[in-house]
Amino acid sequence: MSKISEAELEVMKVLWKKKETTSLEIIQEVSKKMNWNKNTIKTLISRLVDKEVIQVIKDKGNLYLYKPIISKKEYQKLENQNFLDKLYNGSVDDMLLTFVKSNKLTKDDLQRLINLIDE
Amino acid sequence: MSKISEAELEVMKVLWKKKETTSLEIIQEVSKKMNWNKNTIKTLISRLVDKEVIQVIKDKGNLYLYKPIISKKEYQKLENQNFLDKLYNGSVDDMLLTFVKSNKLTKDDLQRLINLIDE
DNA sequence: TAAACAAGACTACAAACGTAGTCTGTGAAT
DNA sequence: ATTCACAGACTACGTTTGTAGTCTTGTTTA
Repeated sequence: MSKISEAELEVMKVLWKKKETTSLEIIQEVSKKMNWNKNTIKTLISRLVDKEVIQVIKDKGNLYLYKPIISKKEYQKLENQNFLDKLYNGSVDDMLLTFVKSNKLTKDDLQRLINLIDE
Repeated sequence: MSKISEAELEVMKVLWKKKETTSLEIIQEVSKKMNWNKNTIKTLISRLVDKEVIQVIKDKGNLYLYKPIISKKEYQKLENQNFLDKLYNGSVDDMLLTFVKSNKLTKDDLQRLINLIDE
């Protein structure tokens, strides 16, 4: 799968939330966070279509619906692995240690997660 | 700090390991993993200098020593945060859950980490 | 039916990036 | 002293990205 750029990711976030929607709604949603021109967002949508990470469904006239081809979970999984490989040589342990050392992760967090797994 | 690109990161990894070294050694080390032209690696070094993430120390004649300005730990810390914000809205918990669900992280890993923290 | 509006298509352009070639100057070898 | 090899500087060029303007065409409305 081609890489999703940082700006394009903002569009994907909307798509993942809405499942399937119009460009208008994408523009409205993205605009809540980003101060981008409409055309900028339209360009991002087109590029995502070209990259085949979203799909276009004909609606009526020149209206289309857009829908993610890759799910958020899948994407996160891919990116988790990339991140791990890129900075920690693939070692989850090393990564977690860094989180702990920078106080982004505490014993309580870990304990809570363990309990969650037990269920 | 300016962003370190993926290719540039390969140079940084050598720098972080060697602490301070010559372009020759950087080229040799990077070449163990990447099949890049010498000039490509030299370009990456220059760009890192421009970005002020590595420092140049005059050695003799036209020889220089290169040395990281940002440490690996610092960089990892920054990237951890970016990663979290980018994909998990800043929530470590969400991220860990995804790791667990894709079997990249087990209860044992977590338990081991807790023990480690206790020491 | 003509005008206005909006969606999607197409075009644009600078900065960053991946990748590498050429020029210049200096220390080493003959 | 001349030549050689290599380090660093400078140049190059296609692609991706961020960012947005213009064109075309179908839809709505007066």
